[in-house]
Amino acid sequence: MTATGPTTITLLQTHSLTMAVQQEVERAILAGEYVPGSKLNEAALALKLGVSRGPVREAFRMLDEAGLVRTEKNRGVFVRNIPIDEAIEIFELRATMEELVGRRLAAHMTTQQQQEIETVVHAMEDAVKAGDSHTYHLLNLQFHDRLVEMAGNRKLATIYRKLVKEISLFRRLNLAGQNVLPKSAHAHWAILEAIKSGDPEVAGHALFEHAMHSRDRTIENDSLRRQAEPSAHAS
Amino acid sequence: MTATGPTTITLLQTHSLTMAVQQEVERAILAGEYVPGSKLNEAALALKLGVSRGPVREAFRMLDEAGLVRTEKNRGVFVRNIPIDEAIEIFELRATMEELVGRRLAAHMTTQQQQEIETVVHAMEDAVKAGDSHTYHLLNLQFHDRLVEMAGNRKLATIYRKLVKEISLFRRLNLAGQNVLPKSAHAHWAILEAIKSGDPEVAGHALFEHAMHSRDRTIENDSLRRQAEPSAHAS
DNA sequence: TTTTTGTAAATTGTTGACAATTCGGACCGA
DNA sequence: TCGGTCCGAATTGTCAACAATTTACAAAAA
Repeated sequence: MTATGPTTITLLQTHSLTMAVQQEVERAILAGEYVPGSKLNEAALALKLGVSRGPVREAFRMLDEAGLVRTEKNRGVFVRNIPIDEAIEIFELRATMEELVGRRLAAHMTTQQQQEIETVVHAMEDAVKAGDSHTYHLLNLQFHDRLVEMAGNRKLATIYRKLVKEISLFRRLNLAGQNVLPKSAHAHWAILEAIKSGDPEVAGHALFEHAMHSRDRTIENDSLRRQAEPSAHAS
Repeated sequence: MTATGPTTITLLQTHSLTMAVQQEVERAILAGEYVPGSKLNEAALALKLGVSRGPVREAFRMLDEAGLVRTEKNRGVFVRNIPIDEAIEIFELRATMEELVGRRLAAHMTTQQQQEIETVVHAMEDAVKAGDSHTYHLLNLQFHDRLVEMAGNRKLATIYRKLVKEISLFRRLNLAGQNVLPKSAHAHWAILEAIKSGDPEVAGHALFEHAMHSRDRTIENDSLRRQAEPSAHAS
């Protein structure tokens, strides 16, 4: 028996089967392994993960409350498919939360934190030059997630992350929009500058408008895609 | 068999035992029947509600995800006790959301909706005159809930309500703060006027400041109470 | 007295079985 | 061919039993 240290102990203390299933299914959903709208079979999942149906059902209840799946009584649970209306609502809500982030960071952000963000933006520029849209996408997520974290309001960070997860279920987002690279990371430099200005309203406005811009891009993408392929879209 | 209409059918179609347990436990928690920090016994609850432990456990997972209870592996679930730090965070987040409400209502609120809100504020004035703090409290909740609903962003409304539920778990709020009646409903008339002005920033600012004011009152209440009774407070 | 250790009871974690409902397709009649 | 209805299979809802862990408490050691 090798000395794996407190890692193993902590793991066993905190991770029940339910938690493990919840994390795994959430990961799979966010990774796109289950397409929005598709059905999640209790018994099949339990078999695949090597557990009984109990923990799977408990995990389903958590994912339902988190908005990642939808439960229909006696019919099962389905990966949620966010309609465009709700996606827009989430974008606007997120924009307001980012505004709060900007206000707080303008007042409290340290130079060390600024440097960390600069590193991320530099990496984003590199990704743009290399034409690596996947890396750019991840860095973009990281940029905003770090800012939200630095805002120092844990509840804000928690809900922000839930919104990001939910919005990733908006079908048309993953299909095409993600692959269009911006020409530069200019917008993110501008956000950082706005924060550095120290003016809460300036910084808040910068982040708000940035988020609303991505809302507009999403709406645009959706209407374009809707013209090309007029098909179904449920909740 | 009397014709209870579609009510009964819908009830059976949507209400699994899990849902029923979840609603009942949530109601009991918010009604203060379970004190924050107290333990919820699976078997005892199952017996009391006349179901087996399965649905109770599933309901627990939902309440945990909603932030109303906290689960410790192999130890059980406990009614969450929001610490003052988190309460402040929630207040500030809620303030930002109310700001969004104000902005949207300034642009879209109908005169019919305005009249409905006026009715509520009039009732608040009556409650003040009658010295009925309980009714005033309920009307105050209704005032804000209706505004949030009218803002026309369902996701915003959903999360706002979750925050309100969570914040009601902040112990010291229910104990004393709730019973001090304001001298008038003036602040709420001012909010309505700000919305009527049609200026999104004016309306947003009014609602933001109103929410931040209740944050300040909470902090004040807490520090006063903390002087009188220096005891424990866990998460 | 204080601390530690060991054992039984209580509680939670997990599982498999049974009941209730829905789904899919064969069969039938128009 | 179309529509309905009947049955069996598949799936979900619920329950009770068992396993693992924690808790409570008594006895022993310091």
